[in-house]
Amino acid sequence: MDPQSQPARSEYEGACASRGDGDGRAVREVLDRIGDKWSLLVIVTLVDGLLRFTELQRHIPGISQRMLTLTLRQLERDGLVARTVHAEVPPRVEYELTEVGRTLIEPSMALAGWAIENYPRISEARERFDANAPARPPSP
Amino acid sequence: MDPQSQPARSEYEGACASRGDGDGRAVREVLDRIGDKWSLLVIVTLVDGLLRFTELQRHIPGISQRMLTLTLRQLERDGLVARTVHAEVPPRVEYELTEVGRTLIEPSMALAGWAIENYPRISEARERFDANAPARPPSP
DNA sequence: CCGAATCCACCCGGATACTG
DNA sequence: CAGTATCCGGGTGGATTCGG
Repeated sequence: MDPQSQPARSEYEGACASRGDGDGRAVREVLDRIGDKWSLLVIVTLVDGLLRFTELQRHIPGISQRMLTLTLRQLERDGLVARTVHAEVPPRVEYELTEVGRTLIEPSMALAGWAIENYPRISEARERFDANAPARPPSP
Repeated sequence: MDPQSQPARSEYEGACASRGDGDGRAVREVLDRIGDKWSLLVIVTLVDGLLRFTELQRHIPGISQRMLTLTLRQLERDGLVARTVHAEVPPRVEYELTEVGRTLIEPSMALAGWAIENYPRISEARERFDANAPARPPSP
């Protein structure tokens, strides 16, 4: 019976399938944010207090002004980072994590911790994999 | 003393800066993997057991065969997913999480949980933000 | 059933230069 | 100091087709 009824396993269960509704979308959208090249780095850099634009840039080695600006805008838009403009000259703009932004730190750190802890194994696995299937035989 | 010594705040502290060495790279590479469009979804879908290719595809709504194949290859390469080919006809290939792969579940779930829990707030923040700065003045 | 190959659109992100 | 504007290459991922 129940010919094609989805078994016990729903779309993605556990944390993902509260009601099987638009949860995948939520995960996707959050991942699109913190999964991009700089967002997580910015968040982590803001962990212990506010910083101005240039300070932020100095603390994140490879980032360009453009990318820092864009990243900050997105984070601000999502309500994770607060932007404060001081009406002075020269201008001074400070960024800090919001309440919500701070709650993201814990899971992010957990993931970062996992990454650092398991990177050796992953790297090793890659080498093994590439050693067995390097056969990109364009050669005649 | 310590004229321009970086204060308490290192590059990215806490989990990220074990020794300030190549840890950022580890985080970046892992993020490049699970931060892509499908990897995390695949991992989470494999949480409670092995699945064959087609089942996997059915459980992840929008994914194409191409993307599923590529994602699985990467995960296999990184040693997070194991691939078992049964020499039968028609062919049967099963995928499951490895030991290491399973350790990724916890932090991933934490992040996914955060996403689902905070998505309403984020979504709301976006609307507010877009309401105040929709002024994309393309004025000629 | 599983997957590789090809073609192609899109957008992310880097470099650079210019404003207030 | 804190951005914005423009150009442009490369990677990501979708649609489709072919092969074992």
